[in-house]
Amino acid sequence: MNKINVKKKQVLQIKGDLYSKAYIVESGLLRSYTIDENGKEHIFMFGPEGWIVTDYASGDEPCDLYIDALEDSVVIQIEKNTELDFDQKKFIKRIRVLQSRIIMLMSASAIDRYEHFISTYPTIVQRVPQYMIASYLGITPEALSAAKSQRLKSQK
Amino acid sequence: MNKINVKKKQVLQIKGDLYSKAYIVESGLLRSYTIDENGKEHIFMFGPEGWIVTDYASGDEPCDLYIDALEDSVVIQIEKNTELDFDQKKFIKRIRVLQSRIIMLMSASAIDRYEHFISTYPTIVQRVPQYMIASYLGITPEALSAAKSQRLKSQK
DNA sequence: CCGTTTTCTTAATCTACATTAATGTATAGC
DNA sequence: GCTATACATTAATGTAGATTAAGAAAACGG
Repeated sequence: MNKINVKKKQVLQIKGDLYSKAYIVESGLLRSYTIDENGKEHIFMFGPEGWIVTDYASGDEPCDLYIDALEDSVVIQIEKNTELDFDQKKFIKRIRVLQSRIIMLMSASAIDRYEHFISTYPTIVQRVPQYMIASYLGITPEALSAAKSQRLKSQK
Repeated sequence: MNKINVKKKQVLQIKGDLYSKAYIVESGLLRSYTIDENGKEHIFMFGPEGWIVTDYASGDEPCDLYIDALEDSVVIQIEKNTELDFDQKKFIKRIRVLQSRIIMLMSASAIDRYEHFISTYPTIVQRVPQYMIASYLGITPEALSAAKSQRLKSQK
């Protein structure tokens, strides 16, 4: 637990780092973000004074987020405990699901979301009415129907 | 921790319930969802066999989600501990932030998202370039600029 | 202080998705 | 089996937001 000064634009964490840290922001401003396949940045959260910025989902696995400073900042760096107890691991799994859902909602088109849905929930496609899948994806049933028929065409 | 049978369409949890429960799905299919101001349902997650369905963010506060059964199911009902320790409370806060973010992304227009952003991060609007706010909201800087000027007009 | 770079705005065009509505199909209840 | 209800598909039209590009304004580095 040591206090460090970071300069604007300084990078604190790269996606893929193994043992990620948490940062309590004393002053200044951090952000966490991802970069998608097209090289586009998607800001995940801002961290002004008093906030904690971290890849909540990372424990002993590689992290999903980049973290850098948007202003000169003073932060307290906490080494995250890599020995997580059972309950903590459960929470982290849930957070990971939510984070990936947010990234999907922010970056993927309706068709891509549908593809993603099929691979995460392969058994459910046949079990629920389509309008519910649309509701999960945040689109209309009509749009989903159109996406599906487009998909069939392009597969031929 | 008791096993219960639930019928298709049976409601397990209403938004606003105080002490919410968690459900381990042994067989069947549950879902959790919200209803927005327009009465539209947004499915938050599906819970097939082996999944746990709950409002992850609710502890001793009213919950944000409805839960019901999409198929006849057998579930194990767990009374969630209302006495949460410090670490669990931290996780729950983070999950709450993520959940509300997902609901926002699924249901709100760009303009509404911007309004929402201003109220959650009042100090940050002036501190970061607008294209970063756009990145956070999942829209383009141009769309944000247009939304802002529309907003000014309608305020006059 | 000046020139460069970064950021913001405006406008034109284009595309994905929403909306509406009509038609088709399956399912359940009687 | 017949009807009602629930669900899926298709097509027409509308709209929000993406994309592109160009110019203005602000911030930044030397």
